[in-house]
Amino acid sequence: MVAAINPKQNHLLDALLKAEFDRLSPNLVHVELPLGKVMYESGGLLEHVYFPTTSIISLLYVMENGASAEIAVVGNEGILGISLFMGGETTSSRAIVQSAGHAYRLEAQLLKDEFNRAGPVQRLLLRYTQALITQMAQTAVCNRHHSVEQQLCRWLLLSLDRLASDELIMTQELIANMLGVRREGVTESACRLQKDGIINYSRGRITVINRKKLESRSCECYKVVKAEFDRLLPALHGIAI
Amino acid sequence: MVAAINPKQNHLLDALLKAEFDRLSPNLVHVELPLGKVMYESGGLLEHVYFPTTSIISLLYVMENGASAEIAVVGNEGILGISLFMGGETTSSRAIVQSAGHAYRLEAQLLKDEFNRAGPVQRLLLRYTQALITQMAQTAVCNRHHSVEQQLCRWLLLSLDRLASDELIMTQELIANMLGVRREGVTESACRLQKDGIINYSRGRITVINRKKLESRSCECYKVVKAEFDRLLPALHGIAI
DNA sequence: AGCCGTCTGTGCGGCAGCACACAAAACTTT
DNA sequence: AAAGTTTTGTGTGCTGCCGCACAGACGGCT
Repeated sequence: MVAAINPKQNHLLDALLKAEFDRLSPNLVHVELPLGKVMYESGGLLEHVYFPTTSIISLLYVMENGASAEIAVVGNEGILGISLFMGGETTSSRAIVQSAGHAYRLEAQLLKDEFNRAGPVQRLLLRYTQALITQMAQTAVCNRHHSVEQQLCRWLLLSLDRLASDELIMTQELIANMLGVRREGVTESACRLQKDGIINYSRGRITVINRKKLESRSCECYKVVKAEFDRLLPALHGIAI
Repeated sequence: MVAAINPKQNHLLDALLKAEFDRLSPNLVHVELPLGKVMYESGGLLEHVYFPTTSIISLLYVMENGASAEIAVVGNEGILGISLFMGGETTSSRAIVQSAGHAYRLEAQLLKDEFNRAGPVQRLLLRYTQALITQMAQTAVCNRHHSVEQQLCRWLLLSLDRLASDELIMTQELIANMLGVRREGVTESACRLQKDGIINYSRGRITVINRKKLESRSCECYKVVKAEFDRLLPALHGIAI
């Protein structure tokens, strides 16, 4: 059993070879992320990257009029701050903590150096980025074609997968913000799901009761994204790529 | 004046340093891409990558029920087949020729080798990928929040930028497929734009008359994407990164 | 010229999601 | 216990887009 707080709870860190992990781990700083904290602001410079362990971070695009939409989520399977090594230096999305929890922070330059070794770490990060791209693309399609209820289901599933839990602390208002829809739309959908015995919720706490049914009410987008993550990043404990 | 057919019409190839370009250019095969040709099928293996010069290729996600939506376009500013070097081997999108024209083909392995040198070519390709990610993310937001007319304007602008032209050969039916909306919706929007003297069209040929106005009818998504491409990939003739 | 297939225009009914308004419930603070 | 705050539930009317159906317009072909 791993300790309650352990960098290896993050799948990317866990996948590193011993040599790489040992090189990085002295520089990993444990941090606690409160709900709603803004990790990156759109256009800002990246000073650190983060490896979430028990937290989830949402990537949002915010528009001129303030409306926004989530384009991806990052949890214990990934890393926050990919634009650092992709060459952008800045990020064009806002990143906010969607579920409070722990993460490990690393200085930007250290990750860049590691990336530029062009070894297993680079390959791993690029594979992760590829999976993230799939998530964004599928989000685009989902936004176009699927109902609020389907999207709510997808969103719950993706979030819970990244928490390894069946409970989420999140008001319907905030979910609506993430999905870029009205709060009332979320309320109605959630209400139906509760009536059908799929979820339970009350004042900012959502529990999934019947995951199978939740998956069947979701659009295909959930399983497409999940399959791509599983394909690109299967459980690789110290195996790297 | 460059010759009518020249690899350097592709901005990425044009940005390469002489050494890199000379290494690749003997292997660049000129190809002509007819409208509608399927370059990659979702899930297929990538045997070649393509550098468009006068063609445009759409990246589409296709759903189980056949509905689809474009998530990005690739033209003379980019390369088709990024998942090759990102580590996926396969692509999860369908790529089809949206505007007939020329391109240069390169064998997958050769590009991978070049990428793995971890030099300027790698940095250039990653920067391009970062720009493409922005395009996808912005498409997701656009799909959520903007009207068909705004999206049509955005789409026209992005396409024309990649052709360096003011004319597009494309029926409204096909545009509707790209945007993932009804053909009638495109017709109505196009009709309004024509009435307002912004575009002219007839039977699969669209000409932009007043680009300024077109930009003002578009949502902000166009200029966000354009700005990010300009930032990440300014005109770099033989400068690389 | 006349025919035919493709492309564009338009009308109609329906519905999902929007904006706004307000009520009810649950938890917090005093 | 009472008052206040946050969260959730519900109603009303409106708009944009959908699906479907069909008519007109244009261009290529014999």
